[in-house]
Amino acid sequence: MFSFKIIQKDKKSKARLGILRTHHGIIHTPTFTPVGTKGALRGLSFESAKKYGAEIFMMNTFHLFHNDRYKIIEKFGGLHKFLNIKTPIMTDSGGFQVFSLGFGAEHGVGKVANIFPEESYHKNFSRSSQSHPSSGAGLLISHPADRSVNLKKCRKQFIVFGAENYKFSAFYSSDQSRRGYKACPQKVFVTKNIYKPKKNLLALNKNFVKIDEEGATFKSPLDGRILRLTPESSIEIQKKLGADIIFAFDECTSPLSDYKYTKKAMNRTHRWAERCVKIIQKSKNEKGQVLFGIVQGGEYEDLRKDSSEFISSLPFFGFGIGGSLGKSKQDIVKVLNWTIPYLPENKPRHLLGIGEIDDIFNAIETGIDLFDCVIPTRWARHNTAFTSNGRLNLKPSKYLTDKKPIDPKCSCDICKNYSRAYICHLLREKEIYGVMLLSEHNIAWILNLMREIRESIKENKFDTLKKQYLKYYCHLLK
RNA sequence: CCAAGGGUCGCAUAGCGGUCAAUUGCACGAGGCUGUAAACCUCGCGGGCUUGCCCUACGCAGGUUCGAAUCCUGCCCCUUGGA
Repeated sequence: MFSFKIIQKDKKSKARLGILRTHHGIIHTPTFTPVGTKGALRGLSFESAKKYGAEIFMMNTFHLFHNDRYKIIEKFGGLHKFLNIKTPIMTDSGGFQVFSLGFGAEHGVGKVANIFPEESYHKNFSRSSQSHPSSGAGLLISHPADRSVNLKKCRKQFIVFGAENYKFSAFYSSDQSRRGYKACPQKVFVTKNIYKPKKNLLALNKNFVKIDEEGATFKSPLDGRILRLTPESSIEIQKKLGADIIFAFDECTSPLSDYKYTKKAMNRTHRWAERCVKIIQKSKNEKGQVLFGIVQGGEYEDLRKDSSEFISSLPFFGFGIGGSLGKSKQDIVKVLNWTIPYLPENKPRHLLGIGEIDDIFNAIETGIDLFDCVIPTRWARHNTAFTSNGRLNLKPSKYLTDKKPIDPKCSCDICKNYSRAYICHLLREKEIYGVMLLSEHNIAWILNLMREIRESIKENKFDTLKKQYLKYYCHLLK
């Protein structure tokens, strides 16, 4: 019953039309998979997304695992029953969180979580006032150790990095024309300024991921619990969640990882892939789930080739393309062209986490069938809409008088019924409804784009459609 | 009229002799966001340029001091009690 069939190929590119059959329905590819990490799309219902053409949704193992929620979901009979949707679902394995929660863990961040190298320390701590001691002292910053202390209590003291043993006191030049401070051992200086560490650096400090051959250990960002995921446990959890398509547990490497580390991580991901296959073959598959393997290899041509060939050699139903896709947009196509030629033609290819408009066009052209991305819903929560003329931030007050719909060319219910002015008003007043309207529009907009893309491939006009869109999007390209 | 407490950069707060053009939150403005630690994050937010210095600023007016948002005096307002 589960099958993938290519029904048409674009004559000018590697773009293709396909039909992916699952136990919960048919998916027409290329398609976009809205992401509902914790079992909700955030801001709109699954029903609403379906109305605009969503045929599959993505959820996340890590987020349904960290609080043991998968156990509840299992008791309900799986995600479809728990969420009461009949649409196909895919679950990510948690591999991405190895990266996103523990950036560069293996070569430092995990271990360094409690230590700030001097350089990054200087870079990342700031204060709001500009004035600095005019002489005798270096950069003024609070000490990391102060972070555990009530800032209000310790606000009257500061430490000069690199001169911790000095206290500071006021000095005046003899003609009174200058005021300043100088380092003055053993005198206590009192000031009212606070040197405040940036928020996200504080957050980073609290978390880590450690990766070993067996799997990955997380310190949960939400409650500090220590969590462990392995290929086996990820698959077990995904079996309990019961999605139609599940992903192998991988390690997503960072764009900053070097060749050596990327290769090491890739080979480990390959061994993990074998274990994922093994456990799925060994256990019962009552729900008829299929497994996608994930290609890694970062932005290195030979690694991408190796990874594609290795992952292709295992009995996966389809393939996810993951990991770093390079340091710029241009690299994405390059990496895909190093990857896709080594994947079997007749199996579905899912480009993990990609969803900007130009990237979607470029990826489809290289032969990608499925996408997922948080951008439509996240941008909506961040006041930004997709339009045929590029992205549009609707928060600025100038839109309070704009009677036009979000995108005059869009045919979604939001654009049919509401003005930019109303949505701007809602966003500025922090009414949740504003975010809901934007979320629905963005999802509708991108799903409509995917439909246009499928139609264009059918009519052999994909390149025309691409040019047409990118013409208006060109100012978005970085 | 008496007593007590207050008036700080849009609003609200902190500061109570010198790192004070002044803390923090809100508001405002600009950027960012690609398998969701994300309704979030970063930056800016008196004026001027030569971007580290100048000018104007803590109710108003004086005073003390090398130096006042901070201490003193008077005035004007506000709050709460009392007559």
